[in-house]
Amino acid sequence: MGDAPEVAGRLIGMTLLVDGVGGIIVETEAYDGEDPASHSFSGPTSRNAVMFGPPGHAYVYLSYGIHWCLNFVCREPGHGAGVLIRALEPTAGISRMMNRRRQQDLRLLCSGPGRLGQALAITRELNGKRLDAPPFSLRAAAAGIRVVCGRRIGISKAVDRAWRFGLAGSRYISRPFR
DNA sequence: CCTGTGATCAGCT
DNA sequence: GCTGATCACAGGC
Repeated sequence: MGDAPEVAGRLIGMTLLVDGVGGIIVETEAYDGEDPASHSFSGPTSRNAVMFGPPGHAYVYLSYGIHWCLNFVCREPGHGAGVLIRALEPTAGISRMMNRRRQQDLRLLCSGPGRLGQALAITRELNGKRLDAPPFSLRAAAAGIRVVCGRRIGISKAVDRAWRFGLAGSRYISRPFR
């Protein structure tokens, strides 16, 4: 595992499943402890504690009081770091995801961190769990994929950092790259 | 295409 | 009290 931006780029194209439901990761964002936009910026709290623990675990938080969002914890000694999983191209368990979201449009099923959380039934119970064991499963990306990057979405600090990563040409990202 | 707003809650000042 | 790593829906151009 490397730092958060490196991991965020390397996750693009990998397949993420939770209880057999999910798809290809097409959009991520990196956050680290020296980054004012990160939950970990001001040090450990009860919410962000797992960001300061070992890498390869899930950090789950509630966004805007409504949406459960999934992050991968990264190694960043002394700081907390993670990668927000922002969008998937649905490939597995599509009917379950459509039922959970009441959404028939494949492009909108997992296109955004809140939508993805709902489609994969992410909840607080997954916070702190290992990502290399059930219910999670991860598979390698296909060879030859192209990764693009740009500014992160929905933040007001450190807006110039190009720490949002996407699968080039994907129609399942939450917003286009410029 | 765009802008505005309600929902709903944990963390922080 | 206010803000926020969001979303869905309504309305106007």
